[in-house]
Amino acid sequence: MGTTQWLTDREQLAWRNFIATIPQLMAAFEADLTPHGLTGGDYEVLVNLSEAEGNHMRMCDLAAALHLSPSGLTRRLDGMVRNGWVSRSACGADRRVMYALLTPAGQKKMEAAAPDHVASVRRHFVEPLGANGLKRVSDLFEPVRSHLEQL
Amino acid sequence: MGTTQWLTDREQLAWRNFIATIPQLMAAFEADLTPHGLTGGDYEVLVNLSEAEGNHMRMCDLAAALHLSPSGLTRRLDGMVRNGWVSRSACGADRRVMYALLTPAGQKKMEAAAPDHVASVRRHFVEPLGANGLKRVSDLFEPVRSHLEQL
DNA sequence: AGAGATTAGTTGTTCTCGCAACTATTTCTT
DNA sequence: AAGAAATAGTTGCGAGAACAACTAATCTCT
Repeated sequence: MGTTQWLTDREQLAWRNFIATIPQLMAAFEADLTPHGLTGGDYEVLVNLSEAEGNHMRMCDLAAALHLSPSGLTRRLDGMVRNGWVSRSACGADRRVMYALLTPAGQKKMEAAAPDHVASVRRHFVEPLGANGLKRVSDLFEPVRSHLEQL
Repeated sequence: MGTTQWLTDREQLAWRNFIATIPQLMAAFEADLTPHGLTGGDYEVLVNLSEAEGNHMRMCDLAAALHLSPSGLTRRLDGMVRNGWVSRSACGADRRVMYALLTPAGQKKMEAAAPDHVASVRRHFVEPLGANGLKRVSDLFEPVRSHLEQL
């Protein structure tokens, strides 16, 4: 048609409200982690490592999992190493790779923070959404998600 | 109960997928604006000003609309003023306030970028979601939103 | 086996943004 | 009307992250 096809006023409002809600949601999760001295980014690192085989991951795999650039991950890990939550260890098989390894202190840190984080997710997201709302949202987002994967 | 009440495995997966999708979505919108030399933040400023009475807003109102800190807005505007898209103008009635004013060049910039942005939203979000999916998502998010407002 | 391409990770630089501190102006209190 | 409190905006500083350039190691192709 050539002309731009926009949304109806009500749809546009809905869209804007939705997209404005996301950052607030993220900020709320961050806020509930700060009492533990953790950022949201730190927490994600801990969770990923704790779920990995041997509690360690290659830097590049971890960066991919976190949607973080290589340099971004290097710097984020710098801080966490300084705090003693993770350590770096070389790989015997491939001397290019560095493993990020969860330390016992990091494990403890995550276990201490996890219940609060879960409670935060429940309070700010799951409960307002309702029991089956979460499932419906995830179903609705599946096409959006798979479309983005094709980039 | 005392024990942490977590989500089922399927719900947890859904939740994680959802929260991982958002940053990708934002990145896609940003990417479709860069050919115009605009960041997503710049675009939001232009849209807000273009919809305001007299194409101008007080800094603090604009900051609130964008969920941006005062200093953050000051710096963002610095760049846009340098590009000639907005200008600052004093308020006669209250000499504390500065108005951010959309310039004709800024207006043109926004009008040039808008169709591409709209197309991007349609392509990455509206179409994958389906015609009524958008409405359902916004309905589902309304409780989340109103809960967050109470902070 | 050896040259070139690919992959992993770090460092220098730059950008964006928030917090705290500060100035300037207005509004509230009494 | 004067002092106190609140509000608007800017600036110094530091954290977080991306991009480009770089080193080092591995893989591929002939």
